[in-house]
Amino acid sequence: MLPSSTVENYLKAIYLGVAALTKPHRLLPMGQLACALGVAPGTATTMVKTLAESGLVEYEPYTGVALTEAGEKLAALVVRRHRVVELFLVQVMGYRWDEVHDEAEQLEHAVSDRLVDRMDEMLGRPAVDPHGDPIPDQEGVITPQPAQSLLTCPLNTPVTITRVIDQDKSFLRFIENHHLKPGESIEVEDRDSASDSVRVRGKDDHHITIGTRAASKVLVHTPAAAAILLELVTSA
Amino acid sequence: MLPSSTVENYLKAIYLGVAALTKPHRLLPMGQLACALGVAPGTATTMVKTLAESGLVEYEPYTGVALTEAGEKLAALVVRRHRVVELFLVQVMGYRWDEVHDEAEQLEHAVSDRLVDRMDEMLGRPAVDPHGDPIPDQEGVITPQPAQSLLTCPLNTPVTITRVIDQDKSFLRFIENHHLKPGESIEVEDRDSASDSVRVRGKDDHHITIGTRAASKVLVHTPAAAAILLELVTSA
DNA sequence: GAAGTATTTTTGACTAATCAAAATGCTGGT
DNA sequence: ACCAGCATTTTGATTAGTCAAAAATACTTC
Repeated sequence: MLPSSTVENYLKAIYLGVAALTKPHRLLPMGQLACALGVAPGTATTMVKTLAESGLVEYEPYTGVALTEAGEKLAALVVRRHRVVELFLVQVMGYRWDEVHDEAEQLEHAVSDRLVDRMDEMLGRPAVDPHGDPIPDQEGVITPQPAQSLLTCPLNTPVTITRVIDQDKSFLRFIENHHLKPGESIEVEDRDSASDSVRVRGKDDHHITIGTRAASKVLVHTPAAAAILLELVTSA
Repeated sequence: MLPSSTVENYLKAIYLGVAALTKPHRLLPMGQLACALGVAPGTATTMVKTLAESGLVEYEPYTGVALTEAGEKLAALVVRRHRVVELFLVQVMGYRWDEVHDEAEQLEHAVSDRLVDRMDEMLGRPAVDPHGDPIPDQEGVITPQPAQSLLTCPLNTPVTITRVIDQDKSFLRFIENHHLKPGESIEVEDRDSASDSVRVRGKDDHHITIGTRAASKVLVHTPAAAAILLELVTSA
């Protein structure tokens, strides 16, 4: 029995929700899941219980939910479809990076594995989507990307932006307008906990100050990390 | 309220079913509709009644169903999505023409108008899909294609195949293997009602005899018709 | 540790879409 | 004109997914 798009959405939400969990507690609370899916809490509970029956999740009442191995693979493949489609829309169909999310949200449930693989091939088996989010391979495996956020990277050291973790259109526009898209090279000059902000020097000595909430969504590679990564690639 | 993919499927089936009706009675019987959708007859009746409530179809109990103007436009746009996607899969994604139907069947409910238009543009605003089926424009309008089948075209006169009306994989393979795809030039040499067959001379003087059932699904342009069509195009 | 708040689960009900099978209506042939 | 046979509609039931609101549980705070 192949999963309905509703089931796919639940699995994806759990997959992404657990990954985004601050505590490594690794059990996603029902409230958070319901919220992510835009559904009433009771609905999430009911659905999660049936998902548990089919062995896709492990459910601990009053505590939360996590994916089983089977559920995780399924979820990763949904995420893979989503991200390959996003990149395809940008690279081949000429979409802007802030426009692809909704379209991909629909397509991820409609494209066949075959079509996704064709897109993937056409794009040269990319590792990340337009936001820098990693694309799981055909087995659902992600090669881990060591990354720090603007809150943790070293000060006054050139770093390369690799990922922007947010799908909100206006945030993505903001990022783009200030040349903070993945690939750009910048330096963090200062962090000020009092003003809850981070000062960044970007392209052409353009300075910009952003809040820590926003800063935490911008991930970077340090030159050192980049070197290690390169090492890995060349030795493989 | 935007139509569910079930509603879209009903509208499409009525649209295509009415068009394929032999009698110009133009009212599609419930049985035929149910069969086209692979659904029990009672299910079709129920659904059609609710479609009638929302003004998308006209329903005559015990007689059949037809689309209203609103329903027809919606249906045409679904068909447009389907056919643009089919052509896109063949031209851009490298699919074979006998492989596209099922994929398009899914995608037609997931692609946005925006994406379809982007594909359409990329393909150069084509008039027909890989099977020669006409593609409705953004308004749902089809420019009528004058065409005859292998059963009605003149004998021993070169004609060009323009359309193959069947989605069955094995039939399409057969057509392809015998060089009877849209674009090929052939002549009908003989029709024999006793053996219920048609003899065709194709490429490289390759002869082939096919049944009338199959022959009726292969549409052609006569040179005269092609000339008239050219006239229309150049004068426009 | 008791009280109040927040989260989670239960309950009862609803909608869309479907089926099988019984009931109904239509039509053609003698 | 009648009846047999076929197509169509009704009926009653089912499944997936959802909500609102009531009940239960867990967490916090004093």
